[in-house]
Amino acid sequence: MRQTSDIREMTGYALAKVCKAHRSSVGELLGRIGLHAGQEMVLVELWRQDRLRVCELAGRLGVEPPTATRMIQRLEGCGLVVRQRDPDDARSFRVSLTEKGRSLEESVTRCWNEVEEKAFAGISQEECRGLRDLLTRIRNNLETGMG
Amino acid sequence: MRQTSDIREMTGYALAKVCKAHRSSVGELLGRIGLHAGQEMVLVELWRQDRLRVCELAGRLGVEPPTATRMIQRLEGCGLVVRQRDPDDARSFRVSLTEKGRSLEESVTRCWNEVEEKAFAGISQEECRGLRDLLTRIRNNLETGMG
DNA sequence: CAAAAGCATTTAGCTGGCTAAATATATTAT
DNA sequence: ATAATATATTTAGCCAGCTAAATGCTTTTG
Repeated sequence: MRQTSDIREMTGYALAKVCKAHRSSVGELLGRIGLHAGQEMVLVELWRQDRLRVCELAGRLGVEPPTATRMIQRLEGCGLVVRQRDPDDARSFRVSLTEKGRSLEESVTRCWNEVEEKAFAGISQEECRGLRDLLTRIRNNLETGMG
Repeated sequence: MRQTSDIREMTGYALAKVCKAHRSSVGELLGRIGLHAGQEMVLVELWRQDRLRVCELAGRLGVEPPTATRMIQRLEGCGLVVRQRDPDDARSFRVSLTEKGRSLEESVTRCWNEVEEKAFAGISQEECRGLRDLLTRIRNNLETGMG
């Protein structure tokens, strides 16, 4: 059994605390280039593949459509992305990077790398790989059978 | 070097995704007992030690004081906690659990245990312990030298 | 071909997070 | 004692998340 009466002893609790620290660290660095924590994820997806629909973006980000809509509106307000009607489906919009949005890739990656360096200092490549594998398994466990 | 040009390959990225899934899973179960994700953390701290000041609570939760203030206001609105002036310091409030707040411990713990079971299915006690150790080291890395 | 069902997006309103700034009390230094 | 500084809390306003519900277009069905 994995039952515990103290939430603070659970592995999920440790996970949540680490994640908060990570997001906070990334957020601080992103703030210097005018982004809020979470916004860079939209850019990450668009750097990989441009002209995504709002719902595709929401799916890849793992957020609900209304969340994606508002993030896109704000990123559009900052001039990082543009929305264009989909010629094949009048319901959809295609979200594309602007030159300004594309140009942020390097600095955002630098922010993430900096946090990565700090977070995993003193942790071997071996341990990191094992960790990533474990995290993948956990994520699969959590995401199967819902959403 | 740990440098990568693709954020999606970073361990921190895997961490963030797992954490989102975890919070989402916990949040779904908490919703059934009338709580939002994150609110249970306030209760966790108060179950451990009651009559904490707002700033102590913020410190233990790892959030800023204004965030703690509003969470407490809402929990007070739900009748789960009460604020009482600190007799020794007129600036401070002491936050205490109500009977209703105290009574939630069992069901909140059940929610977390349920997610724990699901998240770590097929993962040994050994692996879990190693994971917790690693997460502790990462958290220490991230939290030293800031906030 | 018209009605029904489904899908993409948005709006409204709630919550947890943040920073900056205001308020009030304590403490410390002069 | 008074002034300056520090601390505790709150307010206002921003952002990322969510759900429920509205809108408008597509597709399917009868």
